[in-house]
Amino acid sequence: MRISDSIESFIKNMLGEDSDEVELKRNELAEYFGCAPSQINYVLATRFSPSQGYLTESRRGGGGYIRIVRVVETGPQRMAYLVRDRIGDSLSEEQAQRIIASLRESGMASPEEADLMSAALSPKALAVPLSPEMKATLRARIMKSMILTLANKGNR
Amino acid sequence: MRISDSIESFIKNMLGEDSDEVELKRNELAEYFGCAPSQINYVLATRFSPSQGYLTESRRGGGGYIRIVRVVETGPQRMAYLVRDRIGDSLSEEQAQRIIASLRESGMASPEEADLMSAALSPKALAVPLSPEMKATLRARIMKSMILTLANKGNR
DNA sequence: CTGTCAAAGTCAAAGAAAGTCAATTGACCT
DNA sequence: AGGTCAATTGACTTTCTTTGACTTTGACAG
Repeated sequence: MRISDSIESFIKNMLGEDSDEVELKRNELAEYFGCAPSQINYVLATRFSPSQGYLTESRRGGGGYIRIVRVVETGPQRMAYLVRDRIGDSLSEEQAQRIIASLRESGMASPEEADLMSAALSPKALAVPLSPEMKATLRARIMKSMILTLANKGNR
Repeated sequence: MRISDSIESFIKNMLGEDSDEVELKRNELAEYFGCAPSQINYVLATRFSPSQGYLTESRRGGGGYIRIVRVVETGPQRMAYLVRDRIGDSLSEEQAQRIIASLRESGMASPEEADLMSAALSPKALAVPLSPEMKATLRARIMKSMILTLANKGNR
């Protein structure tokens, strides 16, 4: 068992039931697990990043601490934002890929779903005689349609 | 007896009855069989591919592992190829929906994935000024691109 | 205000797996 | 014997983890 994993579940356990917040001492935790203190930072960076739905706040010096907050993560709102503000009615290839990547990172799309979206918008898929502008329009439409579907995931 | 065969049956044995999942250490297994670690990859590639009904997932680095999952039923990849032949370079709305339904039923696409595909090919998404023939072409392209992605699921 | 000490942060190097690929080897079939 | 395709190997790559030296920040005593 990887130490990082143990630390991860330890923390998630603390978060588990009642509270969406934990406060801990980096050095104590490190000693408890018999690892280097900086390993705690590693765990925070790789398992409690914002894109995974956590925020962390800390303080150095005497009486320092690390606080981890689980953010309730409201996917639909973010999707609405994407559709309304970020996409508009025209979308470049690069923009599309960036949006897909961020959906994946935030967990709103699984890797498989992200790949599918990527496939649907690939230059290969859209190799039809249309002006670049029309292609951008088409991309935007397909993307919106897919994102709206993602947003409805689960309530069918 | 070929070593690859021994490894294959060893793994299939582990999968045997109860569980549809094994986790193993590449190096350990290689040492146990006295072969090069990369031979394990060979066995996975040739005997545990998605088209044979297995998915594999792995992690490198300290505490790394390889997990093999037997996917119930479905001669999946084969179907992907069939479908690919069936598509050609033109696809109607109805054909598209039928194909998506069959992908879902055979388990090659999850419900979520099927919905995404549906969304990408919906009339709404494709509401651009194109002749019906060109739209059918576009549908075929998008569909193929997505199916190829599905087919590669897991072996990347 | 200043120095000191107790935290936490950063970063890069070392370590531990797994992945890739191309070159060899081997088995079987004309 | 030669050809072909599967199997085997090993050098090299990539990814993830762990550690430790050094830095920065904050609290508090004097």
